[in-house]
Amino acid sequence: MQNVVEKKAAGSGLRERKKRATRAALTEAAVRLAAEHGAEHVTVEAISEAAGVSPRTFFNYFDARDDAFVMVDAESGARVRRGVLEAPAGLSPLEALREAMAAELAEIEQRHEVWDLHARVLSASPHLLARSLAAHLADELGLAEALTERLGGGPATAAGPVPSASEKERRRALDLYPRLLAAVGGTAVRVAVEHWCAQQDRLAFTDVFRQVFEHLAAGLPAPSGENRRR
Amino acid sequence: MQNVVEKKAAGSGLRERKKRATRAALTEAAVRLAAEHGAEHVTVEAISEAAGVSPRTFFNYFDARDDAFVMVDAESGARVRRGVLEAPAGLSPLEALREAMAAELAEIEQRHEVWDLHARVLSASPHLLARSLAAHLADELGLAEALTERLGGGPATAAGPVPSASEKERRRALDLYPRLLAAVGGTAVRVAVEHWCAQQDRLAFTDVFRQVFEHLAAGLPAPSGENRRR
DNA sequence: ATGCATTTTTGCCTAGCATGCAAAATGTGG
DNA sequence: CCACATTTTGCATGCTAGGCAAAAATGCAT
Repeated sequence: MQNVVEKKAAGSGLRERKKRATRAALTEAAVRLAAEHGAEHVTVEAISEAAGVSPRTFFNYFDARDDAFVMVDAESGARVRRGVLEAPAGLSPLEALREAMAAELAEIEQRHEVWDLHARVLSASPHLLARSLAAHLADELGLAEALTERLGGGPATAAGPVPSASEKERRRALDLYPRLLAAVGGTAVRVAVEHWCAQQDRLAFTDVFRQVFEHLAAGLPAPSGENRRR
Repeated sequence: MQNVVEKKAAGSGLRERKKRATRAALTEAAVRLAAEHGAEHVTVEAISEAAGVSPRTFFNYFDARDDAFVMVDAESGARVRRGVLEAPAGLSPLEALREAMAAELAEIEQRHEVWDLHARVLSASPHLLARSLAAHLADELGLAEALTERLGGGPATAAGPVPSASEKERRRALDLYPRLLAAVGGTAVRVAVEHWCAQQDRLAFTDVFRQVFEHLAAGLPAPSGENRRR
């Protein structure tokens, strides 16, 4: 226990704050150590020690060691989902998705350093990148449901009652289109981020992001001249 | 290093054959046991015993226990890549990709049982599904390169010599478009397979596949009436 | 403040994963 | 049959993961 100093701040219970602090300390220690020595050579013991807790405690916060490197923001998915539902009714599904994701990623360029560190750690070991993908995969289904709701509620009835029977059917077997849209959207963001990171700060993320979604909206035609940038 | 002749002509040697047999026995035992008891409860020891080798030998064939469940076809990526390059010159990049992938997946409905078993094992534990995704992710880059080559060679010169300088640049930083196309294509296939598996044999895979790529080519517009199927 | 209930941390223990190393077993070629 | 190369195997080691119960920390009511 290193941080016994700061205790008096208001807000919620001390327990909650301590828990969040411990979790943050663990992730930060994990990422920092991984950036220095390579993720593969960072043991749970080292992370725990750097965070000032016992190795056993680590597993009270993460199901697996790798999660400490990957788990960045658990509520990101929920925010994007809300963004899709709250997007202006005039937008097409793809546009709504674009806007929701753009809003979520707006802070990327601000918290640029953290993301860069994370990106370097992840890309250094494909193993972790896969795990990161898996995390996003979990959100994908929820996103597809949100898109389904946006389509079902439709532009006609803003807050109309949804048929109760078809609701359950929707959960059981989502439509192909929203599933595809959610999956492709997530993939597009991934490619945009990777491409942006690869070109070390030589172009703004916003531009890459916009370009990717233009490609999608155009039906992925062969780029001729104008759209042709690396 | 006494190379009398080419000794790696085929599986002629007894050694090679035995190795392939052992690997096949391991994967089969792994999948079979996983389908029965759940992948999480299948130990390396159990797999090895079922395959008739020592536990230590298992790790001579796989880097990790989970690989035994996932490693299905290592040359699939290479085939798709070739398919993209050999596709008729008249096709658009997206169409070329669609054809290459369709050719690769043609055998899916034939080897239907094997795929179903694998699919059930994978979907039962998201952990493995992620690993499977990672495997496909590795192919994605190669696929992007193939698409780049198809674009670069272009419809003008069928087999023209590639500039040596730009070749290396291409490897270093691929264009955004082929990267996006490769990633989105892979994702589309994944969604198609998942959707097909979810609707237990109620529709032909070919139809789902075609529909998904129609969505992509149309720029993912909101489906109205005609395209609206689950 | 004190005592009690709840939650969190911690140490201990077990099972399993993964790898290096060297000896034994097995296939290969002369 | 004899060297040679490759593969398998046992052994030893370190790390991951989680169950369990004791101990510490915290919240709450009195």
